[in-house]
Amino acid sequence: MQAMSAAPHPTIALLQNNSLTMVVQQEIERAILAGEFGPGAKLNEAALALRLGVSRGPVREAFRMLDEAGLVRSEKNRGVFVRDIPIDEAIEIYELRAAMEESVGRRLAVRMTAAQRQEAETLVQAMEGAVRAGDAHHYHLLNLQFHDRLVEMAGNRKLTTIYRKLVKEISLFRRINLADANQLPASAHAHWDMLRAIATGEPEVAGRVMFEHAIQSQQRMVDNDARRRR
Amino acid sequence: MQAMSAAPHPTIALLQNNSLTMVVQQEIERAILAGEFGPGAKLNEAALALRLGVSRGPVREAFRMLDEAGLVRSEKNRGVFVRDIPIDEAIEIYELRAAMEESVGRRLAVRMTAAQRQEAETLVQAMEGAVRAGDAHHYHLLNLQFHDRLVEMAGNRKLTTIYRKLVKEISLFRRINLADANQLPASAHAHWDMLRAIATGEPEVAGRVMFEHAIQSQQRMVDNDARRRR
DNA sequence: TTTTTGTAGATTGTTGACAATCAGCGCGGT
DNA sequence: ACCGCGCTGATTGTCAACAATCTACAAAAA
Repeated sequence: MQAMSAAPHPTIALLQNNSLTMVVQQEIERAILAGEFGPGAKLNEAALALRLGVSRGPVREAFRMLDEAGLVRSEKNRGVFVRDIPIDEAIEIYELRAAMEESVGRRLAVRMTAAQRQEAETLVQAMEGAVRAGDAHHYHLLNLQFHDRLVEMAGNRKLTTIYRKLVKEISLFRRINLADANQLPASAHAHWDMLRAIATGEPEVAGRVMFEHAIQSQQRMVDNDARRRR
Repeated sequence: MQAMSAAPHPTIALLQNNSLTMVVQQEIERAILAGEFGPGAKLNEAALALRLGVSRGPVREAFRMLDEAGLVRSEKNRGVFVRDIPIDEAIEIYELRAAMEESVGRRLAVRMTAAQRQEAETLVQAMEGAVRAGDAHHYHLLNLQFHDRLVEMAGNRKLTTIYRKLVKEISLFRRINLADANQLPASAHAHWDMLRAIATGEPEVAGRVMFEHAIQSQQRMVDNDARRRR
């Protein structure tokens, strides 16, 4: 008899992997990223447990995970709160992300396949469509997906994992991070530049372009924040 | 009356910050990094709780933190195990670390102060002393400290945090990671090169040197692993 | 009025008990 | 001898209760 490592039935795999703690963790994370709990909001153990139909134990364990992930901050005897990323930290995250994207660009210049390039181009075209439609929200989602896919294509799982964690944290820096519509066309154009640079096969060129792109979006973030404060 | 945010008495701050979960988390982490629990070892909830004189609750919460941090892996209904980093992942971590160190080098070229440089030089001198004494273990510790300080001096706290997490994870890749004594001199010399490159004030030069250094230690790690397998 | 002190309610920290699941072992059938 | 079966002990998942701490409000003192 052969060893069948794959779970035969989806329900089985579901019960094998999903402890209550995991489900609770994912649900709270989803709620936070969806903005149901704004930055600084207090998360009440008992209330969440009641809402999810579980006891406080799994909720507390989920809190520890979210704390380590940087999505909430925990004060002893006072409770846990959705983290409010200060502008300084947001800048630092963008800078770190820029270094990571440069590394991604270098690797993609050497290893990106034709099929992958096609997939990326499709995404950029969709982004252009969103620009024409003036749909900033959809554009934002496609932009996230585009970068996420590029990072994934670079083939470094550790980098991918950490990149995604950083993206989640960034999304906690003010909910109003959507660029205004007039900036969109330039941004879309920049993505073509990135793909072109990758296609040259020159690691340094591709890395440089992706780095610059990341730094520019950092700058945009800082500008938006400065404008918002006035 | 002024607000005195600083804790007046050390014991008070101790009780304010240290929940049992935190203490347990730190203790388990220490034990893992000290090699008391080797990679792949199973961590028994009840046994740990007994050993630390607490109930299973805090131990479980600590497990969730260590899981998120990547130090242990948790299988439902089977328990948690000290992670065994496969060679592929170790390579990925080194590559990511190289990108981060390049970023560190670039920043240090611009912002490192004279006092900081002096401090770094003192560490390298101590490393040379360890080399002369043939003390590979002490050299290893100084090497970790040297890189950690450089990263810290770069002034990006997010980068520092993640860098340290990566270092912890790497230490789970086979305990026998200490370079053999004959490789030490070359490595010590490389550190002088790094400081010199930083002192030029040229971000690209400093970044390149630190990147190359990281890649070389990645290569050393791969070679050591290949030799060990034979 | 302002400040301080004390008290009540709410919330978190911790624990022990119970339920569910898993791993290993012996037993009987073939 | 070998394979499948069910049982038993051990371990993890979950829960509810108790203890410790904090927050808010009100009464008393200055």
